Amino acid sequence: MSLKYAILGLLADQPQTGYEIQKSFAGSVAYFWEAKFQQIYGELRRLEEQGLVEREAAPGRGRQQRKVYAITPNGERALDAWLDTPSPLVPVRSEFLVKVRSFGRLPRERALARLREHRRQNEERLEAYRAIQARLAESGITDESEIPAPLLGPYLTLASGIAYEQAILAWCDRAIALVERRAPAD
Amino acid sequence: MSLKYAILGLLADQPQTGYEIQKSFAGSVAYFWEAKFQQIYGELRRLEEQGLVEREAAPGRGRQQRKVYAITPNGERALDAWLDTPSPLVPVRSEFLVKVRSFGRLPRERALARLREHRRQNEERLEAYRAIQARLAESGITDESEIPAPLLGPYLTLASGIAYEQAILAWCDRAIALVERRAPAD
DNA sequence: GCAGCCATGTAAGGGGTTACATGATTAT
DNA sequence: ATAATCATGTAACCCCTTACATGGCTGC
Repeated sequence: MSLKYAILGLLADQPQTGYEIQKSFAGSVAYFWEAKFQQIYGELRRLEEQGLVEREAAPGRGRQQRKVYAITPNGERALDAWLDTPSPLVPVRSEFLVKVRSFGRLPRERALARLREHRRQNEERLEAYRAIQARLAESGITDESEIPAPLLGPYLTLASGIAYEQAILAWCDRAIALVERRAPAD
Repeated sequence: MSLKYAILGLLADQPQTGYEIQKSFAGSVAYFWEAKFQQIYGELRRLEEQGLVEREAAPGRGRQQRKVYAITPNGERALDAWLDTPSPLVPVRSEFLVKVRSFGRLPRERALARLREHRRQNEERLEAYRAIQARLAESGITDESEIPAPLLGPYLTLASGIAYEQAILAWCDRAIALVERRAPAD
């Protein structure tokens, strides 16, 4: 269900094509939701049938097939109603943590290799967030409480992503140190 | 794919029924993976076909239908091979954060209600982890580096869960404070 | 001319959820 | 007796991924 509203949320910012929506996902929604092209195109078709989005006229000189979608008033109502709805607390669903739970079975060095790899991956993601943060900072926000409404959401989710990655990195360091101190004989 | 190995990992600790596996999920794996009964029973049947688990003899006096599964040597090999495999970095897939991204559309008080609700949910989960932590501490671990191998994994995942929840709570507090400071006129 | 990006789709299959269904054991 | 817990399953459906398929535009 979230994909539907994630798309409506992006279209509420500005009309876009399915391709652009997928790119928008990659640039801002990426770390808390992702979707493939195929899924987005299918969802857009369904949203259009429901009258929540519409294809804009004047699809544009040259490019054939290009379909620009915009949110409709009904779409905005549906989005706003959903926004003010409780969200269930879901499990993290981390394949990595499923592995960690059985790390006692792994030779110490192999467990360390997996932990270091995980740390590096999350470090890269944190750097990507820092880059987005730098771009946001350039848009001239001096006081946090003065953030314009359209940027409030992206600002908060970015802060959440950064806090999350920092917590993971700190945990990785603790876990690596702990495993390193263990007796090498497994 | 993770469910398969999550089950193998639990059966490597001790033989269990499908019902008990589901309960084990709830008691320790819960926050990073979850599964319904139906899915576990289906997966167990497939694992048995593949020879990775087997039904134990002597299903027990009285209770009909009770099927106790145990991991086989082939199952242990498959589990250990998977454990030493890289895990892809996946997005968080949080419905709540999809909502937060559009919080600029919501009246201030409604956004605050949603944030406080989220904080409370995560506070409860943190308390549940603290309870598990207390039980683990009672088993008499004095030195972290002396944790017996079978407890290493659960210890690390628990620490990860606690770190994650603390980061979320800190973010909630920041977000709530920020939104409270905004001009009430939306 | 070719690589890379823009742009949109169909089909098959896997993983997970929800609804439905059954029945034994244990505690009050 | 009755409720809660233990215990196992089938069927339909939804969401998502992977593989396959097509074609235009842009820069080197």
